[in-house]
Amino acid sequence: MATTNSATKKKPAVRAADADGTEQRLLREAAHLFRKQGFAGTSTRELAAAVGLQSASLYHYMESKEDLLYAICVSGNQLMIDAVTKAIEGREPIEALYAAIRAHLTTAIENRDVYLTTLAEVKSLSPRRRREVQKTRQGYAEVLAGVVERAQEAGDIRTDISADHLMLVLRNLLSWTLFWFRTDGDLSIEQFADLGSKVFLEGARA
Amino acid sequence: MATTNSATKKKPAVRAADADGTEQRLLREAAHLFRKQGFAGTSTRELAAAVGLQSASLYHYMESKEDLLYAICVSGNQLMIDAVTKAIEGREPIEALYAAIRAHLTTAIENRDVYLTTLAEVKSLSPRRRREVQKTRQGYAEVLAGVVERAQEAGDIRTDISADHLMLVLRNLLSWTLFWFRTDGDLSIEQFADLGSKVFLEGARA
DNA sequence: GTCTATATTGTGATAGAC
DNA sequence: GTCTATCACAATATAGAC
Repeated sequence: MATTNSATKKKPAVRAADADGTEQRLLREAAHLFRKQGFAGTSTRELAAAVGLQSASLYHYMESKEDLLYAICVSGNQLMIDAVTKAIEGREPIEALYAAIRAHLTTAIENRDVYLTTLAEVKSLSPRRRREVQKTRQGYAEVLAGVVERAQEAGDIRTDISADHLMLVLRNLLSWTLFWFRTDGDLSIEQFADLGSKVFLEGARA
Repeated sequence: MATTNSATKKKPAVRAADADGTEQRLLREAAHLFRKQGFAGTSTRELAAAVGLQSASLYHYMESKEDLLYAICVSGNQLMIDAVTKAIEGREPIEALYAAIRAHLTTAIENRDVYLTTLAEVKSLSPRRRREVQKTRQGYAEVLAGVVERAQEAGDIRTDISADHLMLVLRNLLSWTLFWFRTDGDLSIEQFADLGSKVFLEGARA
């Protein structure tokens, strides 16, 4: 973040070195618990304990438990839009495809609690909010679709399969990774991104 | 489960044409609600209503709500083991790979409630039962791994990437499909299986 | 095999003191 | 901004009649 740490800042002594504020901690712990136990499987008392508060104190930061899930789901999709958009800018089509795959996977794993909750717990939102989140999710799909389409137009990837259909396969490749990847395993997420790109582009055939 | 199918009390004249018994209906509705709302998000009252009983009556068929989830998760994995094992038997390696992909996807979609619950709600089981389910899941992984390894040995698919790594990509391709596939869309699951096989084997490169 | 009634604990959320 | 105390109700599960 490009926040100015200028000593002349008017806000009362907000130093860049300050650790997460309580609101940030709350969101982080909520994402963590929602991922591990599901939204419905996480009580406000549990959440409060994780943050180090009484459950009543949570309501200083949120209006309801569902608010928290909504905030997480929106930020999860926005996170991916920002990361992939930034990763592809200024790149030639085929390089942009590689960069998008890598950026998606590294960002998703680095923000695993948030993004897995985003993917797996939308169902727990009210219909209205679920639709809102699906709109931000669609926004991300369009970013990825653009990458695939430009690679097709540049003649880098096959056009006998529609961009939509290639996208279905690509998103399968990307999304499920969150569910099994172990950061303590012998395969780094960058290595898996390379592996995935390779198989997606070259195929598994001998 | 509170199944007591011991031979001591075998009911006479059980016809194959009989519609689902109450126990089967209970399992089916549980899988449906667990998929839509999650395990923790589904109450025993809701479940009872879906089956057409009072919540207390459920306890004639189960010992606890978790029992139901456990039964679903075990049967989900067994379902896939059976389907894919049968689909590949007697087939040459590369044909077995195609058949496995197709059998996985069609079986998963036909039993979507059960299999999606199996994949997404294991986390809601007690540690002991979670481990048991992961064992049956590992059994299925071995079936698929055998298919990939035999295709490598036959020279049908590349060996510069290990079977384990090819499996990671293949399982991504297969698993995420459950989360977005629409049976009322313009793409049948068999068509998607063909699409997936094609991209997995040939690659997306022009 | 299904019911009514209920025990017991847990839940999201609020009131109001400090 | 955090607390204690509490409300109103929903949760899983049991008891025992029919």
